[in-house]
Amino acid sequence: MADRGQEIELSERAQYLFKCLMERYISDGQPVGSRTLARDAKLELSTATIRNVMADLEDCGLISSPHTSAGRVPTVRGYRRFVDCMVTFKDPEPGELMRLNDEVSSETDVRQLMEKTSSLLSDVTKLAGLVMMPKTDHQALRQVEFLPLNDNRVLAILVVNDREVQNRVIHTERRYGPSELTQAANYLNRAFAGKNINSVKQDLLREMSATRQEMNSMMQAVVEMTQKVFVEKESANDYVLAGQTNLMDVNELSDIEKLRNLFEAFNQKRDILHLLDQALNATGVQIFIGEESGYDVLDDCSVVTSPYGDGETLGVLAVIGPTRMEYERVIPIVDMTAKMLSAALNSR
Amino acid sequence: MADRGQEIELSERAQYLFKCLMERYISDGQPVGSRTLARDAKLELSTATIRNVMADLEDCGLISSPHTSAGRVPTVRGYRRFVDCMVTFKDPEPGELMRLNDEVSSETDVRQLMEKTSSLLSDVTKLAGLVMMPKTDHQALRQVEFLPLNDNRVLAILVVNDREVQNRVIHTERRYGPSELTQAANYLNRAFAGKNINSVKQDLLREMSATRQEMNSMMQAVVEMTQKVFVEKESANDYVLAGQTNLMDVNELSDIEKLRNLFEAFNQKRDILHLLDQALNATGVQIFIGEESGYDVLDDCSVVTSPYGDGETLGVLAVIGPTRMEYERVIPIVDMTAKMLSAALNSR
DNA sequence: CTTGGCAATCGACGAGGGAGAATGCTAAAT
DNA sequence: ATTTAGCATTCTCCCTCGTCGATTGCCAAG
Repeated sequence: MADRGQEIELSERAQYLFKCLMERYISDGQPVGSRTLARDAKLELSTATIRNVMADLEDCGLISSPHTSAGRVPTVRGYRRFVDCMVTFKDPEPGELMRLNDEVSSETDVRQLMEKTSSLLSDVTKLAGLVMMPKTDHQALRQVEFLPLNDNRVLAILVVNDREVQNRVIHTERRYGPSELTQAANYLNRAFAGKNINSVKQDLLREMSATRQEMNSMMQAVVEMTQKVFVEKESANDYVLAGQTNLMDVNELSDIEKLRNLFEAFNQKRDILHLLDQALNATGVQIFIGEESGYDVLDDCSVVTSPYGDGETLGVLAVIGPTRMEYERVIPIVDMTAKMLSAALNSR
Repeated sequence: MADRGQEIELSERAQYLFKCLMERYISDGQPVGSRTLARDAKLELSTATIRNVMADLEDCGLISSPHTSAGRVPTVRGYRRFVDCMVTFKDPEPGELMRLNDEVSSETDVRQLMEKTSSLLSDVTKLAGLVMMPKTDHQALRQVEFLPLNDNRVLAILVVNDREVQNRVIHTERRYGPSELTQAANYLNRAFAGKNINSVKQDLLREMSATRQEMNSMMQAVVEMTQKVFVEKESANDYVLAGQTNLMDVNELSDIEKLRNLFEAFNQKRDILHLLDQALNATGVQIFIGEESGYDVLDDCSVVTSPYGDGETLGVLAVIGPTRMEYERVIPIVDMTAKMLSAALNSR
């Protein structure tokens, strides 16, 4: 019964009216009644006819009415149908994206690049922007350096992918002298420079178990440190968020409790990351509407995602806003931003 | 007329009743009437007497009534008087601060230390926690390294203060070879290791102007890079915020517009940083109540700040919450957290 | 100084009553 | 067979009104 919608064929006219209703509702936020729709559609039809069509649409599960005399509102299924096959995309203002392009492409630091992208994404859409940090599956180790600190601590510096620097203080089991550390670094640089950071780790592990007994202190240091340094990088699952405050203007989210939960989800990051992961393997823009995401906090939200990366996927960026968002404008923006970010990452 | 409050002497009893009223209001959030206050104070006084006293307190500008029949509410001046000389501090639960201490003191990375402190601060107070990044006025340069990248770009790595690493990609005017860069690094390390980063900069500038003509390419590289690297560090004014969402439960801030402005101020950082700067030179806990801060967004908020740092002040941490907060609990917590953070920074 | 008494004031709450908007249905028109 | 007009119905929104309870200021008595 609830699935009856699948069986009914909708006439051209019904579909057109549905599209009008969607557009009207998205721009107004008010339930659309037959009178309004009749005026909008410019079809010279009476409100009564419109009412009949609207009843059909309701039977299909595309729209529903909040109460007896309140016009119609899209259902999740309605939104889905709309974005899947009825949206006429609006090309973004050339100006706003050029500005975006300029700012983004000139940035060299990865983190800052992500932050700028996220913030511009939210500026242009007036929604919350989200950019996942790029996956760094195959980091090529370029150089390692160890500096002794006081007590049993060593500062390890890794240069990865020719331009990113990671550093970390390592607590060692015993004190190492400067020459030991230099040796260790030299060994690592000779043996592994240019190799994937994960394969370095595996090689080291293999070597360690093979020659466990004969390992000298230098090797111990190397293993110990690389272990610790590399472990951390595994969980570099993170994202940069911008423009949360834009969501506070959305009256669908005027319920402070909902807002609070949403913001907490942003802080927790866990659920949002899971969702973004799902979009990682998509080919282009993907959209999660309302409950489709599967997370309660996002019930009144839609998430428009796109993977980025040139050739291979490096991460996902997204926009989060109310279910009632201007898909026709947002989708192309997300799409283009992903392309621009890919290009910027590639040409750095 | 408005300042009449300064002239009137308050009786012991009036002060006691004022304190009762403050405590009641802080725990309830409701205007306190004469009946309630009479019951709370346990003084065997009639409500009429209480009313007379309350009228005096109102004359002093310590309390006011929102409307004719609504009990009394503290004014900003009332809060000020209360926190300045009437609060009886509550020692924090030993348990919650020990946990805090453990977690904080084990952290080595500065940024993560700040984040943990901020987040624990907000957890314990149930308000928003704020920790300014420590000033790094006199960074001692420990080691410099340059790595050539493609095009005219060089990756500069600086180790400062024996444990912090900064890195930056530098666009140079011409291409430098690896050996040139090594020479430049060696020179810098020999000449300046251990020195204050600012004096290094000045020395370099002096040297540059003195021997402008004879500078070889290596020196040019050194000057160019250090210039660029050091410039950025000047503006390292930043803070770590946690627990914003706690503020969404505060019903004084249930107005979504106020909340939005507050959150935007957090993002902008400018105003908040200015405010924190003011607390930088205070000797201990300092409190800004309501409009005292001078920033409109904070009109309904109080900010409890304390500088931290062992010996010399390194930064400020703070808690932001509604004017009606549990000062007796929050103030000691801020105080102790600052001390713990100082200790943690010192013993790293 | 304190207290009891009293009229006055004000917000919160709920009932009641249009106004307005939309709906579904039915019967007539095309 | 489709479209339309008409109509009773339903429901929200908003305004008003009256009551209730809490509190105040003041005055006169203790």
